[in-house]
Order: sequence, then structure tokens, then C-alpha cells
Amino acid sequence: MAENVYVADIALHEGKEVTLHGWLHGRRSSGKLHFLQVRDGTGTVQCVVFKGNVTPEAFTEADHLPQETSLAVTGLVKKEPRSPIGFEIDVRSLAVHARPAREYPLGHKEHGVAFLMEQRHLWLRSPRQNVILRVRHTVEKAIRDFFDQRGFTLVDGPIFTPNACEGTSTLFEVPYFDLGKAYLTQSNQLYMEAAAMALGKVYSFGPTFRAEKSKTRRHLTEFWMVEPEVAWLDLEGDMRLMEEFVSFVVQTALAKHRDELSRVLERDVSKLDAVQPPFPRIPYTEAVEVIRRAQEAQRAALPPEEVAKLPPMMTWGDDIGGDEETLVASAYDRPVMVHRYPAAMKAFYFKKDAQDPSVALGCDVLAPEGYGEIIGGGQREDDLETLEKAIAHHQLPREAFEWYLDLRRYGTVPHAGFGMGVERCVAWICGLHHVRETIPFARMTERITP
RNA sequence: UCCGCAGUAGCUCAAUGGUAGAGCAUUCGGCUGUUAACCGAAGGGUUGUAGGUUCGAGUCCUACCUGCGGAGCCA
Repeated sequence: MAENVYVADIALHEGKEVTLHGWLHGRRSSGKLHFLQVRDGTGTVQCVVFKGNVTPEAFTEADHLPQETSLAVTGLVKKEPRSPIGFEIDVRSLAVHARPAREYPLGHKEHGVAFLMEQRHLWLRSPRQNVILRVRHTVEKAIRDFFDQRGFTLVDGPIFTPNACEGTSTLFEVPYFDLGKAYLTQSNQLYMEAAAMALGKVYSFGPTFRAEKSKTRRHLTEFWMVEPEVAWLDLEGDMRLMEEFVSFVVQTALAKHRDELSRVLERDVSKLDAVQPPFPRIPYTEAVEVIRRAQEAQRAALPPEEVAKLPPMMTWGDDIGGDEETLVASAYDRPVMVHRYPAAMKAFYFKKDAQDPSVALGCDVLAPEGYGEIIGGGQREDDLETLEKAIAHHQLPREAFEWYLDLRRYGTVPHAGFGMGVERCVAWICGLHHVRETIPFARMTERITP
């Protein structure tokens, strides 16, 4: 009786007769030889059916199996230099488990994005999507490992929340019994601050929801975010945590998937090798200067009528948009940390810089190669009175934040944290054009199926 | 919400206002080493929807629907 094996372990069984359970990925034929590409979730192996080695019925059947037939193949594991994995299976018998009820919609040639997204449940079977999902898994495990190794406690935040935590974003509304409306969380941060005062170093890792009608390659309505929060930590310490964290995640993914990233996803992995601490730090005010110089150079190279069509030059106080992010990030070979943003454009809970109260002690990490903001975070306001004023100034409902103010009433301490979007991080590591491929079933403004 | 582009065979795309086409996939046949194999044959269409212009509309016009790309906002 042949042993059941997975493709990933095939090298351990050279010369032995084994049985492989999988799906038919592709098929080629050459008269008295049929070549079956069989994938089992751990890899793909070529199974060679030679007319002399199987029954005539099996030989005929092997040449007529449609793509995605589920089957068991039994045969000898043979070393084969022409194979990408170094081995093949010399087939002795075939057992078809289920033939497709109809033609498999996804061929091996190109397809449009819309079609592939409609067939997402099947698209996951393709080699590229396989690699991406495996990288995502590694990234998620690396995130957990990084914080676990440093003594952080994983604290799960609520998904139903009573109000907008920052009072800005558009939230998904759901009816909630007799209490009126609840909202799907857009951030666990405030809850993590409470947890940090209890456990010191904490992080949450879960889904996040934004109802904004953003239609770009960087947006989903449902995405996964990791949000660490640390008591007794200032902005400088927070920034060190960010760069060490990002480097660890990238290097872990690289160590495990270097070959797949470059071979299947055609990622230039040398760009990821450079991701090591320290990351360049640049104050917002300096970033504005860098951007303005780049915009001036751009304008000097254009005729006046073209210049007139451009949006106005960036000035201090403007947000750093997608194009500006790329301008700043492209000057470096590793992620850039932009810190001390104008206080007016940041959420109420950011602590202001004692040296210059017009800026907040916040920091964003911009990924290279145009992938944009992957992390946002900073030091939180820990003074009760200042925070009360900030809530009033932002015209937020005071009573909703009473519990949050309690954190400052009872043993307040300096603390900081950040949030990282998993999908943007995976898209960057994999070198993908759009974040929709980094999550198994993307939720976007115009798509909720499958 | 705004701006732009596109909807033709299962998929990817062609088609001066004048007979609806190809590649892949499917089915059948050929080939003992194929790597997106190759060669031969066959089947496959209410051109997104509804109006309009015209002798004649896949093609031109209007509206709508769906999708894609971008902006704003954000991770």
C-alpha cells in the first residue's frame, strides 16, 4: 500500500511508491505519454502517465480529465532535473474522485480583474494567489511573534462600538437592540490604551471597517490591522518600535518566501533586503520642503500652460497625499518615518510637541516604491485637562469619552502606539498593484461577493 | 461624491456605418519528454439594457446599468 504524501515532502520519498491526493491543474499529451500537473495545496508536481505502465482504460482516461478534477495518483517518485521541484511521479494508477460538473472558468491565460474578482473563490487556487496567501500567513504570524517575544499581551478589542473613536471617518451602522445604533470598529486604539494601563504592553489584531467610498488600489472597506500600545513610551521609543517591527516582519517574510516572491510574483527582493533599522526620520516640516522643491523642479520642466493645470503647490498644513508620499519615499531605499505633523490635521488624542505646540507627536511610516502609508501612530495626550480641551475643540460628545478620560484620572502615564494595515504591508512585500489580492475575500465599495 | 475609460463566444480581444472574427478553453483525432507544448477538425453569438438617427448600427446620438482606473479620505 503506497503511503499518502504531500508535494512539499516529495523529496523524502524518492524511489518509493506514493499516493498523492490533489487537483488536476493542467495537462499535456504526447501520444504515448500524458503529463498531468497535480497540485495539492502544498505545491504542484508533474505526474507522467506512460502507456506501458497503466491499464489502457486509465491511459485513455488520463488524456480526457478536465482541469480541476480531484483525484488520487499513485506512482513512483523519481528525480527529474527538468522539473522545477526536482521530482516527478511516474504514474502506476489513477483514481478520479470527482470530475468537474462543468467547464472550469479559469484558464491558464490572462483574465481581466473584474472576472477574476467574481471568481475569487476559484482564483485562490492559482499559483500566484497561493503564494500571496502564504505570504500573508507568514506576515500575520511574524506580527504575533514579534510582539509575543517582547512580552506584549494580545488583547482583542470590540468590533461593535458605540461611537466613532476619532469622530472623523464614515462608519458602518448596524441596529443594536434597544440601544439604538452601533458601529463597526474603525480602530481599537482607545481600548488598547485602556488595556495598556492594565497590562503595560498590549496589541490588538483584528478586522477594521471603514465606510468611506474610497476607490483606490490602497483601500478596502474591511481590512486587518495590528495596533500595539505601550505604557511609559514616548514618540522616540514608538518610532524605534515601528522600525524594528516593520524590519522583522519584512525579513521574516523574505527568509521564508524569497524564492516564491521572486519566481512566482517576480518581486525584486533586493529592495526588501534593504529594510533594516534605522529608518530615515524626517519631520513633517522638512517633508513639505522636500515636496515643494520637487514640485518646483517639476514645474520648471513644463511649459506655463501645463503648469497652470497642476494643483497648487503644497504648503505647510496640507496633508501629504498619495503623490506627495511617493515623492518623499522615493528618495530612500527603505521606509521613511515622517513625524511631527501639524496638530490641526491629527486626531484629538495626539500629544502636542512641548517644543512646538503647533505640531503633534505623531509618526507615519511610508513604504518605498509608492506603496504609501503602512503605519500611523504616535504619543497620546496623557494630561486630563489638555485632553478635555481637545475633545471640546474637536466638538466631540464629551459623555462618550468619559471612560477614556478615566484613564487620565487614575494614574495617567506617557504612552504611545501605532496601527499597521496588514494588506498594505503584504501588497508592498509581494509587490502587488492592488491590496485586493492580499486578502482572501476583498470587501470594496462596489463588491461584496463572493 | 467628482473626473476619465470600457462593456462583442466560457475567457482575452479584433471588426471604414455594409455577410460576426481570431487566440485560449471545450469536444474529437494525431504525436514517447511536454513546460502557457505542438498539428488537424468541430461546436460555440439577442454585440450590457432601453430608446433614437439611418435604406442599413457592434460601430453614430441620448439615458440607464455594470465594471475598471484615478481624486478626495484614510491603514
